[in-house]
Amino acid sequence: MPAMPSGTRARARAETSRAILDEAHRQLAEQGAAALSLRSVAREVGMVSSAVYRYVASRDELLTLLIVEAYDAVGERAEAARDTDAPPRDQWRAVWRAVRTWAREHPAEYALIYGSPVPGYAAPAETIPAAGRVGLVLAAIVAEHGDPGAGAGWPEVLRADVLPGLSPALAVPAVVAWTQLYGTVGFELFGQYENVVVDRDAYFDAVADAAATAVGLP
Amino acid sequence: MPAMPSGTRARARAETSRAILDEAHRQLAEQGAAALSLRSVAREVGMVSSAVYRYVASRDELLTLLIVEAYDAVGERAEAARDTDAPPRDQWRAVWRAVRTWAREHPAEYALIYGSPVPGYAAPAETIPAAGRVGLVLAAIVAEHGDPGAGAGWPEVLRADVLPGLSPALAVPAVVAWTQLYGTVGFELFGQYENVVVDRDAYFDAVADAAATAVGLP
DNA sequence: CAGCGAGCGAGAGCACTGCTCTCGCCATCG
DNA sequence: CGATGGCGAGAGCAGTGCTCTCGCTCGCTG
Repeated sequence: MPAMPSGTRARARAETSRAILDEAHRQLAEQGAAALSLRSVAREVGMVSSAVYRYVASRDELLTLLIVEAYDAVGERAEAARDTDAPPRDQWRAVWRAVRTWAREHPAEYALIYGSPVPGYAAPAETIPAAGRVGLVLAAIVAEHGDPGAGAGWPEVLRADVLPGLSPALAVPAVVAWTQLYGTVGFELFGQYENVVVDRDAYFDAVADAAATAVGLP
Repeated sequence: MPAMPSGTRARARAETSRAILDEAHRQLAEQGAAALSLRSVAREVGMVSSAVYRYVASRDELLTLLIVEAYDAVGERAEAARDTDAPPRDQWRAVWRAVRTWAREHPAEYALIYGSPVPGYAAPAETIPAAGRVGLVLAAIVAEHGDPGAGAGWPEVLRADVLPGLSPALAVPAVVAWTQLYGTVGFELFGQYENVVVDRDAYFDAVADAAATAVGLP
């Protein structure tokens, strides 16, 4: 094989890491977080279980990595869905729909990040930035096009610096809308709307629209 | 011991069942659903693990029993919190607060019923009636005091017979409010509001109030 | 260029899990 | 009174997370 001054080792390591993550991803998608087993990941990747521990400190750390990837995936989708040239309400609806679509495509990942904390909970610090991406997209739309008058009547209960560029009046309804997005998607995904909501698409769009009104989108 | 024509056996069985359920409850509350182990329940109750299977078919069935109990517990709280003589908005707020309070007191139970489905999901049929109780309390308040005019603008996307006595126009915003209640409680409980919402009490009350307005409560 | 250390994979092992099956005891019903 | 069926105990299987030790070998350093 051609000379490889250094890097050989590092590259092999990166490849193995990737293979482990990919296989973990596959198992998560297929059987859910509870069924994800480090041993079976190892088996599938073609090594013995103890070797995996060279790459991942514990099963929990593996889950943390998957959580970050999931947050990034849905955040990326949300960012991509926003067409800044479109009318504000269309932007808003597109982002909402993107999150819902992603969630329906990746129910296990969605459950992992927005369902109950898996083992003993306590989301590690490294997940925080990734977790905020969708919220920031929504906040940006509100900041640019929201009518601050719509924020009247809400108390000021937020940390001042969370949503930069957003008028304090609109920050609270924005957080409410953000909550509503995930609450609605979660209820649909986890079966709470079974035998209740028939036309889920129309229902979802209606909720999105009401939220848009609440944050003062024209 | 005094004669016990029959019943002895049945009573012993009921007591053992109760002991198992109580211990399972305890473990759920202390360490969460993931850490609940049939073997350790057995150990604590003072029998061998295989004997527990005389009472409970599987770990999943145990979890199902706990789910039903949790639904009933929160439903009961919600029902008790409603004072039908109070002004509608006070009734509404009291029910919302009752759910939130229960959730904060029993985070593991809340996660069990409203978080991601634990193993391979699929909530068993026997949980359905218990699951509806809180929703029915909210629906009753809306049915009695909601202004149907507030329901204008929502599409009709629900099953017709889900919320008996509720005008179709108000049914959709009622479902939205129900979703919002659990979304808000869940976000608070699972740490999504960390570093975002400072005054959680005021925030929650404000959301409840906005929801009351949305369903046309005076 | 030779050699040493660090990274790595394999294997064995511990403590634990869910679940099954078999065995004996004993209360209950006929 | 005697048969039956419910029940608890024990052993056992397959699987899990995680640890520790052992050699190999790659690749940096003297």
